[in-house]
Amino acid sequence: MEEAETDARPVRRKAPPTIYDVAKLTGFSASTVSRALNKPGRINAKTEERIRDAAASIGYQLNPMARALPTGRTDTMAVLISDITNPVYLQLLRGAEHVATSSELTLVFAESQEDPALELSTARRLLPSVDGMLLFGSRLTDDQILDLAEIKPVVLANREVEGVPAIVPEVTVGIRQAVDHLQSLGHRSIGYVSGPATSWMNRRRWEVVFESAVARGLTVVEIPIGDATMAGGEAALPRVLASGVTAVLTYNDLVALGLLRTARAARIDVPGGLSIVGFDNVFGADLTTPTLTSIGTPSTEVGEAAMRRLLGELDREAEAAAGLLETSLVVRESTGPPGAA
Amino acid sequence: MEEAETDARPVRRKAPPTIYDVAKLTGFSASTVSRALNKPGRINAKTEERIRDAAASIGYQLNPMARALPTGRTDTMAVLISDITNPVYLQLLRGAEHVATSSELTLVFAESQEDPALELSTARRLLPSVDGMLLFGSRLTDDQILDLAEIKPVVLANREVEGVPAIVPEVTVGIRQAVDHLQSLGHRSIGYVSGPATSWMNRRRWEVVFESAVARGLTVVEIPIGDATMAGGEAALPRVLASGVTAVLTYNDLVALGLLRTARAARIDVPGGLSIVGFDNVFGADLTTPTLTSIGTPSTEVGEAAMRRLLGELDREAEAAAGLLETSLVVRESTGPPGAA
DNA sequence: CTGAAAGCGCTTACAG
DNA sequence: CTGAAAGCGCTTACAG
Repeated sequence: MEEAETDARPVRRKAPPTIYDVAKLTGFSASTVSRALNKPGRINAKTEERIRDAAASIGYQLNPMARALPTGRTDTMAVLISDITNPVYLQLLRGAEHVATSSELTLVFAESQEDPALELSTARRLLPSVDGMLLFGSRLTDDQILDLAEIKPVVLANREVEGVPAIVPEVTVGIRQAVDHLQSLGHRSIGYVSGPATSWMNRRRWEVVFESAVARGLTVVEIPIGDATMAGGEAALPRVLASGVTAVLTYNDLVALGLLRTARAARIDVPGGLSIVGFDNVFGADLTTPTLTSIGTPSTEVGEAAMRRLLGELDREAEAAAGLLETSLVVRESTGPPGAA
Repeated sequence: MEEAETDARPVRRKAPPTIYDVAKLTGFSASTVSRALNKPGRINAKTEERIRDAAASIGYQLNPMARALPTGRTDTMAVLISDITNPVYLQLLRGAEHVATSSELTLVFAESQEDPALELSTARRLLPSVDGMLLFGSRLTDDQILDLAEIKPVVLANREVEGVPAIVPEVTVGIRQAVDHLQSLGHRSIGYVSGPATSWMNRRRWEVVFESAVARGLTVVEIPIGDATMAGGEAALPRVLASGVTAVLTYNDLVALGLLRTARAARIDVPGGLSIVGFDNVFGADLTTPTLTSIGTPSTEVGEAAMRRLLGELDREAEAAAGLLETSLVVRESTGPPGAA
């Protein structure tokens, strides 16, 4: 590791200029400076221009925290995600970040590492300094979320709580397509390798898998695993094999990728010996051999929609969300007829 | 997309309690409440306890912005990354986030989408409300960075500027290993598929590749591409082939992965017809066929070290950084003897 | 159109 | 150990 030298001379950081500095410089009052800078057109145009120029000349920069105190408006949003390791949350973050940036909003970000207690304390700590909060894949209880939503506007993604705005991609279509796909390939018995018990989205996906399978007369079992990671997927193989199913859907692509990898290492043919359907269609799904069939989720769009919704709650540019957020099956090579090995 | 109903009753958000509320409740002054809550042990133990209890009972929560005004201390750090799409920056972010969270620090996050102008304006906007700033893969000029560093402490990652603290993984060892590896396989002519011209890290990597190759008597060429993405890597194939090299190192794994994919699609044997060495060893590198040989970079550790360094600059728990941050070659299947197809 | 004044929620010398 | 007071950098009725 190289480290550039730190400054020899201790950096003299002069206090940044305030509106009083530009007031002094221009001869106007602080009130007028404030208006010139923030209420364009409400004061004499000449005055405004002179003040703006002066402000620019001394590098005046508004102090957002000082403004927030009297107004209560921070122009800052918080986003909390439960697991930064999961590419899906990264996509959500990315979507949220894009609309925040384009709205000149500051974005405060934290991860709770799947720990509900940490999530709650972080949310409480952050709430006073933001206008609103996005909870992505929250592991909190419904009541805890409702409590937070009493303090400041909260919008959920990939989670539903009665009474709190939420953006959740519709999972039904994609899952039905996947189940139809498997059935048409000849599978009669399928499994769902499930994710964290605390994950609302996991429950939701399992419910729909269950209903879809039952509605089509297929046998279906849930195969719970530890972590929704590649390692979790790898660890699931014995149970998947023992279950006797010929195809599985998984909670997410990480699990599917892990499963795919160990299956191949164990010389089990995919899809001949086992068909695998992932979920979310993340980066890497089309890199494997065989490539991974996956139910695609518009995660970036969900993140964007969530941030827009939050802005709407705050009566800012309520720019309507981008229509339906649907999942849909992306068929690749990891699914095929059973016993085709 | 489903959206949970918004509250029927318009949520009455009561103003959050202040220290004056707990002062009133306990009969002590606001000054004493402030001390009880923030300077443990400096006032009567009984008093302190009573005040803490009262504060907890009404759900008092410190307003960080109100505190920041008189103290100038925000307990908030900003991290700016140039491209959220690049997994490496995500790793850096993740490392920084982890130490921030464990230090009870708030983390403000923004992406500049490879746009220097946006990076500069975002940095300026954020600086007043944070204690310090991390610039990851900054695309600013040295002078711009120096200007920012005059305002608040700045720490760089994957970029060096004289006079500004920086955390940069040592790239030499990994690159030398890679060049040795290629030479020992029999390659005599290698290429470097380079990344963004604005990227300091790209220049640095090229320099070391160049020196290493020359020192070993190998022929070496730089092959510049547009974007450092998979698509960029795909687009680079014709130029790589035209250059006549038998092996390439790439600026990063995304480029390598793109190149690998099109090469195979074009029925070029990897490594027989072309050996490929990626950089950073990101998620997905061991998922491909063939798996990708890559120079591993400890990105999460770099992010952590950068945040620790920033804390050090601010005289907070200067917990020494975790020793040397080295790169090292991870040999997989995408490299082999030339002409072995 | 412009200014003086009060107040946002804290902290911290300064007294007592 | 505790309190009264001033001040952090803004905004915004209220006057003029």
